[in-house]
Amino acid sequence: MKKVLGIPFFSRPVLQVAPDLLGKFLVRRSGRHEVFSMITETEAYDGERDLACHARNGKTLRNEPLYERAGTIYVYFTYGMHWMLNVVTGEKGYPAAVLIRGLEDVTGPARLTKKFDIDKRLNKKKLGKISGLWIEDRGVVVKKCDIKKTPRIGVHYAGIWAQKSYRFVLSRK
DNA sequence: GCAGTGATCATA
DNA sequence: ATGATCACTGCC
Repeated sequence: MKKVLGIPFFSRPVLQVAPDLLGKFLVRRSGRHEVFSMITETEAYDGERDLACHARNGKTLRNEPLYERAGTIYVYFTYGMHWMLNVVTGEKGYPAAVLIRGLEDVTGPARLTKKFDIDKRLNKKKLGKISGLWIEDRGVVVKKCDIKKTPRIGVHYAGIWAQKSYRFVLSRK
């Protein structure tokens, strides 16, 4: 059973969507090539008050996709060489998103965008067959006890927000 | 452990 | 206009 996740899935609060994405499949189709892999690591970024979120200083040219509707793709470039993939969640106008940090066979957020050919072309597009990037439920059951919660990676600057357990990892079994 | 790499944004 | 910063990676 394969079900493409739609707007209702992503319209929920980011702290629900982020753990729920574990065990789902990221699918990329460009041309006649298709790659997919199970999501194993995510992080939540939750609004302007979240000092680790790109929206911490309000809307800017870069973070504008965060304010779009749920299911919008937010891809940004960092460290002069890496692309990061995020999926916007929650109410339109509320800047929150899930960072896809790892897949079953690709650990590392910049490695997975490289392998899946994800870059600025996908920024601001919507998840789905039209953009060529979407997420499927393939029936993998993830038990709550298989999800490990930890602080987010690389957000030391975020004060108290750096401590929060907004990172979700699927423990291998 | 740390260099590489360049867009972005706050500050001025 | 400028400089610090950066949701990272790969090689030392």
